[in-house]
Amino acid sequence: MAVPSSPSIETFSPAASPLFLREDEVRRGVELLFFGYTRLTRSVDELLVEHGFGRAHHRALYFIARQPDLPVSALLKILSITKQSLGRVLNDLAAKGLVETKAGEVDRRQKLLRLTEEGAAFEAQLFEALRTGLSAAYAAAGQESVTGFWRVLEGLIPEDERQMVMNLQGRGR
Amino acid sequence: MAVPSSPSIETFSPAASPLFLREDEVRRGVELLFFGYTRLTRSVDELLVEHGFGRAHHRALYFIARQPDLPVSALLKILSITKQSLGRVLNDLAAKGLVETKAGEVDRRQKLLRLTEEGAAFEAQLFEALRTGLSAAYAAAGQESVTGFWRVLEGLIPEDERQMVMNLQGRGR
DNA sequence: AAGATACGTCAATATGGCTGTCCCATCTTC
DNA sequence: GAAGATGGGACAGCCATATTGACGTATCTT
Repeated sequence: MAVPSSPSIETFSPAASPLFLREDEVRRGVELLFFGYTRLTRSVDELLVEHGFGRAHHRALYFIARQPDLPVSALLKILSITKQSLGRVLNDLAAKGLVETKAGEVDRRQKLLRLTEEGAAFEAQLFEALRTGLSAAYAAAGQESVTGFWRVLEGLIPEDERQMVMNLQGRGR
Repeated sequence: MAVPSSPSIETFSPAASPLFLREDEVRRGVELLFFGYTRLTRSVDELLVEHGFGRAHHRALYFIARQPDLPVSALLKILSITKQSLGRVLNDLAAKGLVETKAGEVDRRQKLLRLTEEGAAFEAQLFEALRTGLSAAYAAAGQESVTGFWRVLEGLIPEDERQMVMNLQGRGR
């Protein structure tokens, strides 16, 4: 299917058309992303199932841990899901005592989300699984590779959303 | 929650404990993976919805395109889902004339999967969306970064599965 | 006072996983 | 050639997670 891989194609100077890279390089990235991402999250999934939760619960826990006192609307933007979907998840987490809310002080319509002590402990446990996997990959690849890893992934995020992601990481740019 | 970010922690020589990296670096990777992966697949998702398919259909199409005459069992291993789940997807694809099967020649119990012409055309269209996104990110990051990107992702895949992924890419090693 | 906003909730629907069970055709082994 | 293992398919039912649309309430803004 299109662009057969040829050992000599590189002599066509890849830099000439950087936006139309060899199919193989793109497929490689797609596949590594797919397998890498799913394998990283596998250990987390197992922990979640043991506690009767799913991935959606983890995502909520994760970002609430990351930004305590996050209003619901902000979490909705981060997750790009509907109010209804998030509602169910938050109700589950609140029912198990992992998340609590308080009214916003400046705007009392807002509910600010934060983890309870149990919630924080659970999130930390889940995070440990992520750390174990990613740390090993980072260490095996080396710091330079990690930088490249970040750079490419940043490039996958559309301009208008990149700022939001960077803000999470305390990198106002 | 563990390991507060301190500006001076780097003076503890990060190479000393490469398996226990700073929390921030791990969280950064997790977040970039999450947002990068979902944003890359967004454009594909839209195309799929227009045609009445979901992500599961794309995954099947993708790997069948990648390895024509793939037996069902091989696809099951790649996708790590159950026979029943895959069965539904393959029936959908066959019903719409995108996938066809033939009996294996060495083992006639096998059904070898391949795309029809329409299937190949559709897969190519979906792939273009991936290429557009990834190529731009590759180009913006530069070849060195791309290598690092690959290296880290490879490290996320457990030893015993890495070979399978490499085989997809015609890299018997 | 009117309207917009933040949040919640009810109801219905779709997707894509899962388990368990049973079946058939074919290959392998003895 | 019979017994068992394997590749594939199918039925039934369940669960998690997402969707849309409609509506309600409290609070903020104008």
